[in-house]
Amino acid sequence: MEYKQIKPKKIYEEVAEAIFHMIKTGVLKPGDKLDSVQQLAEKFQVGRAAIREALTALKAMGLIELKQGEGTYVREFDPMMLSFPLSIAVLMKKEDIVHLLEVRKLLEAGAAALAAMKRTDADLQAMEQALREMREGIGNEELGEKADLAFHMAIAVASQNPILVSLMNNVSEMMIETMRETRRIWLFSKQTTSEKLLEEHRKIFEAIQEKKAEAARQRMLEHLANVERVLEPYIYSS
Amino acid sequence: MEYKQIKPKKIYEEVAEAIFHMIKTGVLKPGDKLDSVQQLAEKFQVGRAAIREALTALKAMGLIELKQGEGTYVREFDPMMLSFPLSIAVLMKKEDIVHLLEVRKLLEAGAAALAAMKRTDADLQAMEQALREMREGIGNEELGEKADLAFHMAIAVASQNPILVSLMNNVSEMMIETMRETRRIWLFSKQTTSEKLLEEHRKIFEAIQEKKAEAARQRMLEHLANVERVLEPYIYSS
DNA sequence: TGAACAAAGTCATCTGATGACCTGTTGACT
DNA sequence: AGTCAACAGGTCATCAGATGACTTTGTTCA
Repeated sequence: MEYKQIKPKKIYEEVAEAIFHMIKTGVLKPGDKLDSVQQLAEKFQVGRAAIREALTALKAMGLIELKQGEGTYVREFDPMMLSFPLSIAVLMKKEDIVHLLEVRKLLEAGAAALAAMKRTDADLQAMEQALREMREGIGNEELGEKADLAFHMAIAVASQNPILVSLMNNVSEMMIETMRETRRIWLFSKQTTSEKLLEEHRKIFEAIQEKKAEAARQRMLEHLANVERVLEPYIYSS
Repeated sequence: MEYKQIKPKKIYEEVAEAIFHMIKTGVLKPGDKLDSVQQLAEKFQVGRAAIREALTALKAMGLIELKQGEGTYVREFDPMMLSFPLSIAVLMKKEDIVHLLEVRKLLEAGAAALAAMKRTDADLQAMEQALREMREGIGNEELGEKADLAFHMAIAVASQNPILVSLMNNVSEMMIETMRETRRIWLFSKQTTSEKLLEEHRKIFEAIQEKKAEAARQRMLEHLANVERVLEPYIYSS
């Protein structure tokens, strides 16, 4: 027998919802200062602790900002800020990496295609810079890795889509986090083939430069397939 | 001479971090019960309020669960749960919709391709069911809309990638939320062309059924391009 | 004028008290 | 034996008062 679950809402949840609703409906705009905890407690007719917990939750959601000695402010909304609770990355299991890689392929391939259509000259320069650093960083794990990431992010930026940028940021972060242990293996394997990877990057760059969307997409996919091949032994091992 | 310890971090943040770290390193596993607020306060040598705020924050991040009268538990990690703070959807501006649509195209196209490769028979049945409902729902806004969404989600599920599913869920939610006002226009426009849309869906379905990944991708892209065309006047209006 | 100081406002934190709620146990009633 | 009301213990939820820390701003004094 199924009975409808009744769950009395906690006060701080109601308060949080109320404030959230005010932000949502524009009663409170980004930058606005909220009433003091004291005042809010009086207005809502609840204790200050309840208010604080509500504010803490909203802060954890990134909606407001608490400044000691100053007050509470509604945060400016930045679509770039779009992010998963980074928390989860850590809790990811090996099986999830495979899925994460798939998603990454989708995003990066799409980003490359979009970049080919929309890239500005400044974007190209950023990519070239990353390529240069990569070339110089051959043999240097740390440097090479950074340049690699910079190149991929430059492509994301060139797509002119902030949401895509933030998504890729998150996916990258999660992968780095989840594969922290693999890092050594990965870097080592990569080093042995860094010339090849550099060449792949260069080809992607050229496609974007020449505004060949489909080519950029394909080359990115090939590149990621190669990267995956390097990681494969590890991912499917345990 | 004693100098005051500068602590840029609030106590409850430190506590939250400490507990987070314990979860991350596996000291606390999903399902585990934490010590009572009382005990934690003693162990960390801080007030109970600080503990509560830390727990509230962690709860907002979806990491733990507070059960009144029972205790605090580490939540089971579900990659499906992967989600943005849905909050942001509401704060999205018109310009962001364009970016959101782009991302949606990437995800759905990728999902369609993956689905073509990995779909099970059960997945196909779910899609067929959605198509049936769509056919029956022609002329009925509410029904048609639901079936439409069901079809797209069935494809996502068929990709066998939970992360992708959750991403698409989020993107869909955001779009629905952001375009709530447009809903009427959208539904109306759609109704006039619902036969055509149904046909597009059917073609996507066939490609997936026949395991033709690239075809599925292309048809999905075309489909979304058409949808976009319907929305275009509104999106770029204001 | 300008630098040190004082005051007010606000968040951060602690503490003790009280209420609400869940679980398990006990014991009486059927 | 089975049922269930009542109770006890543990725990979260919430309140209220007090204190500390920090920021801003106004005020005093050299």
